[in-house]
Amino acid sequence: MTQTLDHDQLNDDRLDETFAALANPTRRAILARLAQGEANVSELAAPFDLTLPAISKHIKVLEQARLVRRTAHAQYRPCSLDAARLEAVASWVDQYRPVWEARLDRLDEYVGQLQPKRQQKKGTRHG
Amino acid sequence: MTQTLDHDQLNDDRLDETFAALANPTRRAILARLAQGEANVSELAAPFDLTLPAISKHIKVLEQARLVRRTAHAQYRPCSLDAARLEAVASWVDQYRPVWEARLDRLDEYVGQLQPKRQQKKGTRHG
DNA sequence: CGTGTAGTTTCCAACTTGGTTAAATAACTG
DNA sequence: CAGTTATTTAACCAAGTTGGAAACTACACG
Repeated sequence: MTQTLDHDQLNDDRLDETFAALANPTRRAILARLAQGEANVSELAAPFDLTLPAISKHIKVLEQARLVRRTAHAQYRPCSLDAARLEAVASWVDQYRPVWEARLDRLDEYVGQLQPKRQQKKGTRHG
Repeated sequence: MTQTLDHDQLNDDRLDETFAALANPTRRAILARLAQGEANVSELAAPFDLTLPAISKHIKVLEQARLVRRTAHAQYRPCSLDAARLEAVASWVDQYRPVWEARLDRLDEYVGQLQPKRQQKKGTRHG
């Protein structure tokens, strides 16, 4: 019966930290920037109307949530994306895929009823 | 150049709220429960060592984040999952899929080097 | 050595969160 | 109507977050 949501398997005790880190537009923007490649703190700070300490703290949050990794070259602390945690988020949300696919199927059916000629995209079920 | 991360297109001004709502294990457990079907507040509260008002507030947070929908039958307020926001989360994180697939590809290559006989699972790329 | 550059830490105010208990509301039941 | 059940609101509290300013650390360059 729990076929659709095998919770134990995908349980991840760091999701609190991860989601909390993602619950901030500045931090998500930093991640988006880092998806294009490494950047140091001042570079990351540039687009924002925030002080450097503020950005530094945001990066610290991302680092503790393991969403970014850092190295050190001279006085620079280049940051890079650590994809593993994002993958964990994807896994978590993927548990719910059947739920929204069901929703889309119902929409499909509805559309199918409106225009009975249209072929209903059935059989794309999850498992 | 922004081919991998088309941010504007997937920009979603409710992600703050959504991620914040997800950044709590009680609330994620409530969602997991609701994935099995509708439940009212007391039913949702049962598994937890929390007072009813505490659960009520959690549900309110989920509702405001539009992760759950509610109706009203008599004095019951049955809740159900609203998949749309979860889909938004999936879309957001999917932007980053190329990043972690790149990571997995490097791992693939590495494994491929260790055991050259092993067939590399290539070509399962996203787009 | 002193100066500039890159970044962090500390301290503080304002606000939010997550929980409690107690009281209020709302709907059914006899 | 009075009582019971389901849930919310109110009042409160401790702890956490987000930001700024100021002070500090760390490195390089001359």
